[in-house]
Amino acid sequence: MASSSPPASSLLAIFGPTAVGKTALAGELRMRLGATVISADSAALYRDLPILTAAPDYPTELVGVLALEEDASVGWYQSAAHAVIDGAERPLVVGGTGLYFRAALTALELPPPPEPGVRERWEETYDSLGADAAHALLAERDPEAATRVHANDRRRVVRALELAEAGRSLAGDALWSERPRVPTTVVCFDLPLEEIDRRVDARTQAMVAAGAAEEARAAWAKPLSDTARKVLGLEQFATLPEHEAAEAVATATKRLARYQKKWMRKLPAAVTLDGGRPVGELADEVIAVERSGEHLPRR
RNA sequence: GGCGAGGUAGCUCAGUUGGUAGAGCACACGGCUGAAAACCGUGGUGUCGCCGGUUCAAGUCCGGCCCUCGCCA
Repeated sequence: MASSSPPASSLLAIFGPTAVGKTALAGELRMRLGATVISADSAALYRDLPILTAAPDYPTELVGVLALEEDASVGWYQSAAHAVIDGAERPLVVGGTGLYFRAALTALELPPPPEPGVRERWEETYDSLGADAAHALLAERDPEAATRVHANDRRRVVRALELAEAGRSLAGDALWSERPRVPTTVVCFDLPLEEIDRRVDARTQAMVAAGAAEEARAAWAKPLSDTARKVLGLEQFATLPEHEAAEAVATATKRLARYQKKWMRKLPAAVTLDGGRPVGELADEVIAVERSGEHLPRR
């Protein structure tokens, strides 16, 4: 198979669970490569939560860009991320949110968002009919979608009903594309679960010391969008005694790390690096892997 | 030492008049098409503190012991 030399990679992307050191590695690569760091993190989108979202201390795109009363969504994130990537000399996507990471790298074709008020109306319908009747209604309007959504999954039944009403389908023309938009080097970054758990405990304590509770209470008092309200730690630190909140947040963060590891297994990573190594070495290796281009699809 | 409450899943606990245990969280696995740090599905992971007794059958009743917490000394 005579393939010509691999194309120069034009996008570098790093994924890994929370607390493995992605932010530090990205910072190092940013310095060395003059890269534009683009966050793929659904929570870091919000400003006014730097402690809870562990925002980096260097310039990063798509961090702190939404006010707390604004809703976040993958669709919105995707177009914003693509715009930044396409405008950057040396884009570096770094993330922890699996779906957002994929959205940044590939061209997902997502059905449109609901018109104002439509979602609320279908939510009321779902609640008054009950799960099974709502699902039956969906089966009438969009049988294909109904087979793919469990009756108890209120969120998706409602979404499917919204789309059916708009003449679209949850099951229909939208496509996941596995192909990256541009040649991309994906690097995963990982640590054993026990080590992550230890780091999460330490990081949670550091968050407390840094004033997580004050940050959370201040934010909690403001109008919050549904997505902002779900930022891990916000409700806990705003409503529970500090030690209880810290415990709940540590537990939830460990669960998040497991979820992220699950995503990581599905990604087409060129290498998986051990987060326990010195940042300088890791950066060397990332650069070498990208340069080799061997992992990139030949054409 | 006396009195009281309690020892059941990794944690917090439920368990009717005796019929070889179950809920939330955690955990494992899976799903996901503009809420993904979200949402949904499946799975019990157990010397019911220990020893003995009654009984066809004991987490449950009886006796003894051990441990924890509280109150009183």
